[in-house]
Amino acid sequence: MRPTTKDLAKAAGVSLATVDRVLNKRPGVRKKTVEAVKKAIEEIGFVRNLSAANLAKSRQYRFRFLLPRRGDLFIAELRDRIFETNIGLAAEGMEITHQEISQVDPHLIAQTLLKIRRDEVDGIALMAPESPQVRDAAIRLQEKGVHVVHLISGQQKLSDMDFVGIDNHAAGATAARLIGRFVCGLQGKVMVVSETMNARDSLERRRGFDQVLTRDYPNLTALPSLETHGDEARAYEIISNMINNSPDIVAAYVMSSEARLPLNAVARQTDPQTLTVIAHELTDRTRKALVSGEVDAVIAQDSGHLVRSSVRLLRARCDKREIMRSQEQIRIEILIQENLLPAQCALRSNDHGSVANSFDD
Amino acid sequence: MRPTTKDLAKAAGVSLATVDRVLNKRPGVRKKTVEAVKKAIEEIGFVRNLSAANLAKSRQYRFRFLLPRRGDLFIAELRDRIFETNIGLAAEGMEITHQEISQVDPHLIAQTLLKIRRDEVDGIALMAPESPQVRDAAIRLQEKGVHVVHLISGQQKLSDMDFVGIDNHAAGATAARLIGRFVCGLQGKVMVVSETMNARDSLERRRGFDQVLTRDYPNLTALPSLETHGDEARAYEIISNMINNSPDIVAAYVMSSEARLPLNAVARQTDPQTLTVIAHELTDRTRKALVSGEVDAVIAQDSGHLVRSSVRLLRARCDKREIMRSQEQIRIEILIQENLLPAQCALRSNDHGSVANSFDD
DNA sequence: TTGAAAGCGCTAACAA
DNA sequence: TTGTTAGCGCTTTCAA
Repeated sequence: MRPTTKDLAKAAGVSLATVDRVLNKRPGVRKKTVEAVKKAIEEIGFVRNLSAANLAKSRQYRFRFLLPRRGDLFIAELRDRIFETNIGLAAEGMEITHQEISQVDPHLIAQTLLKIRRDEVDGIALMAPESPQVRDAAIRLQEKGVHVVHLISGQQKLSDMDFVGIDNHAAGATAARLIGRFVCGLQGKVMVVSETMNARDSLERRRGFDQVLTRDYPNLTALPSLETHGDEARAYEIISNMINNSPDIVAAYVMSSEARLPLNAVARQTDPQTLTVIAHELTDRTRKALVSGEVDAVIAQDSGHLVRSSVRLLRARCDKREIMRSQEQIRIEILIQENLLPAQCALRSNDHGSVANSFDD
Repeated sequence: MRPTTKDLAKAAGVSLATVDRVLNKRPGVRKKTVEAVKKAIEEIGFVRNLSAANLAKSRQYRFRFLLPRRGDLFIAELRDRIFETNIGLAAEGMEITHQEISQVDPHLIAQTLLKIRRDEVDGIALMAPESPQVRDAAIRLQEKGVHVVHLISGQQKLSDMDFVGIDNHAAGATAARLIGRFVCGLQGKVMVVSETMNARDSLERRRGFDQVLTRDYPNLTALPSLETHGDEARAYEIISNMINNSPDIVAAYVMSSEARLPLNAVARQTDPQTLTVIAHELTDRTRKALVSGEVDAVIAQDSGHLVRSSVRLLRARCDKREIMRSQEQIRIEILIQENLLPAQCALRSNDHGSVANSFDD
């Protein structure tokens, strides 16, 4: 059997309580005693039993995801993953919930944040566009003892605020490289479409995109970013205008996580098969577009990873543990027809009715 | 507080023991009683506490990875991930070890397998080329009660043997698509290099590759597979022969997980910058090649995912649980310069000396 | 077919 | 600064 705290206590010649203090770096132990215990740990090869610790603490973690209300397919994906993760981690004493927040209004978002009480939740994963109000509210929340991580679109780079999501500059650069290579030296313009350029993520993607495109592909010129503002009619109008004004468009980069509107508009205006198109995030829509050839590649961040990484981060913060930042880096996935997994995204749960306990059959 | 088994017992009007029997689907409970307990579960919203269950069981899981002895960079990666995973899961009662096996000889591998005793380990993750002897030995092992999963190169498709790894047919197809698109309509030959074509994975990759290339890129002709057999001199010889005989080679597909030899040989023979090159697996060598432009894209399976997925599978088998196959699918990653994470692969631990306990600083 | 009771390894309140 | 002790929620004998 593996040595336990009891064995460790005996080996170190101290009591269980002291062993516990050393293991958990609690104060009130003489340096000499700490050393003795540490030595004993090495000697008997002690490894603590997490299950036992968790049980004894009987600590519950309550985390809440705050996601924009908009009916975005990618957000829907995230919601499903949150739900799944909650089921999966319930048995480990976690309760992961989800709350909708305003899509745009920083005041409303800040208000929502400020209403959150310490006794409701232990941590928040926030997906909201950058703004001073929101940032301040987040800081206030942290001061109350509620941990906060920023999801995907981060608030201003503050070293003490955790961010979970892909490196958007690199994502934009990836898009540019793919377009540059796929277009095969063709001369022409590249259309860039986003939901809004008010978000940090869009700006960073654009910068990364431009950097690679201008440096490596002089045959291509990126057009100014088009903003749909999530409005279908508007999307169609600006995109068709652009296409009519610039007949030499050879590629399109759909920057925002909601690709439906831009893709639909492009499809109505041109033959997307002849256009090189890169979009973001794997949703039912982009998957379909990938399979049909309407889109050439999708740049994606795995929604499940995003959720689980956020949870791990929050949990680490609650336990005052350091995390392996490198292990929590979200990968920039390049998806084409051939490396699309059959299952991926195909198992979107439509109703959330059946909370399965592991012993259900 | 969340309801416990005690609450559940009270609510169902039975004892703790009976509750436990129902929760764990143990026999010896009247149907009516089972129903009563299940009803109570729903009513009080009971969710079992895994930590408590694990503690009470005080079950240990001992899993062993069997990897070929060869000094392959990818195998080295895997070893590092095994080591890491072991540290990470030790606190949860897992012990994950690693043993070297013969690189090629099926007899030796089978012998090694047959020597494994049920009281040593609970599960094996096996990476070995396909062969009847090995397959039989694996089946024998299963009968003894040692669970087996096949890693990367699987044995013959047996529905009752678990496989962890990418879909190699799709991986080959992905390579073909990338080459086809990157080559931009150029007419010419594609060189295909592998360590050996005796392995199921190489064969499947080749099939997927040919399928896409012949269907979609009539401008390209794939040459017969070259086999290095892990021999540097041989690799150089056959590759330089091929290059000299076919001056119209425009691309190369390095199929095996060990890309060093082929890449070095190609680099000595031609200017790899002008050649479109696709390789497999992210190692120090391929990473370098990607950054320098020597390789255009790397098709990779995440070594950490492979290890963790194997462990989850083995653990599920031990607990007689079903797993979410779709969640355990290994992604076929496409890596180019731009979406290479800075950390990825950069933190290869060189020595495995310091087994860090989580409380170490 | 069911129940009572003794732990599993650790934590935390209290005592010294 | 250190030790004693009563659980945390579940599993597992053993007995009924």
